[in-house]
Amino acid sequence: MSYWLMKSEPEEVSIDDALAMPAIPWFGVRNYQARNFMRDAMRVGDGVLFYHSSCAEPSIAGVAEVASTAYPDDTQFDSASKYFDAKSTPETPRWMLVDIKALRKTRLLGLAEMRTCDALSDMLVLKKGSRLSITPVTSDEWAEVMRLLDQ
DNA sequence: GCCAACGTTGGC
DNA sequence: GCCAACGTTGGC
Repeated sequence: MSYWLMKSEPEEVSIDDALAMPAIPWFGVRNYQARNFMRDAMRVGDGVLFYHSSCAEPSIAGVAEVASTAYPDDTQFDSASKYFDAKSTPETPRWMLVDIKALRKTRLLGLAEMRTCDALSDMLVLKKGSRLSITPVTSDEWAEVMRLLDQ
């Protein structure tokens, strides 16, 4: 069992949006490293920190889990979508995704608070210049975040 | 809106 | 395959 942090812009898909659905396809990832995590490393049942990015309060906003293995992201074939990729074909899809099942909304755990915690000092999302929208989280970091969320 | 960081593109 | 130019991300 592995753990992940996954960024979503709440104006596009918030934790509330995700909770309103049985599961949500994590569409729109257009970075190879993030894609490879979904395609190669994620397993059904892996833990996910649902993170709100590019918003007033960038923060962990909920807990979710991986709910499917990887399959092609349909938005890459949709010319009307902002995620359209003209170089991708259904025969050899470039972008894959997994379904994510939101489990619960949490209090907002912001970056500043996370930075005050020594146990989280190596979290990739806290690194300067970190832009990767999906990052692995260690089991120790996961446990610490769960502890903080309960406070 | 600024800008640092970093990924991608394309000429050579 | 190098690397400069360019585009994007995302916190601030």
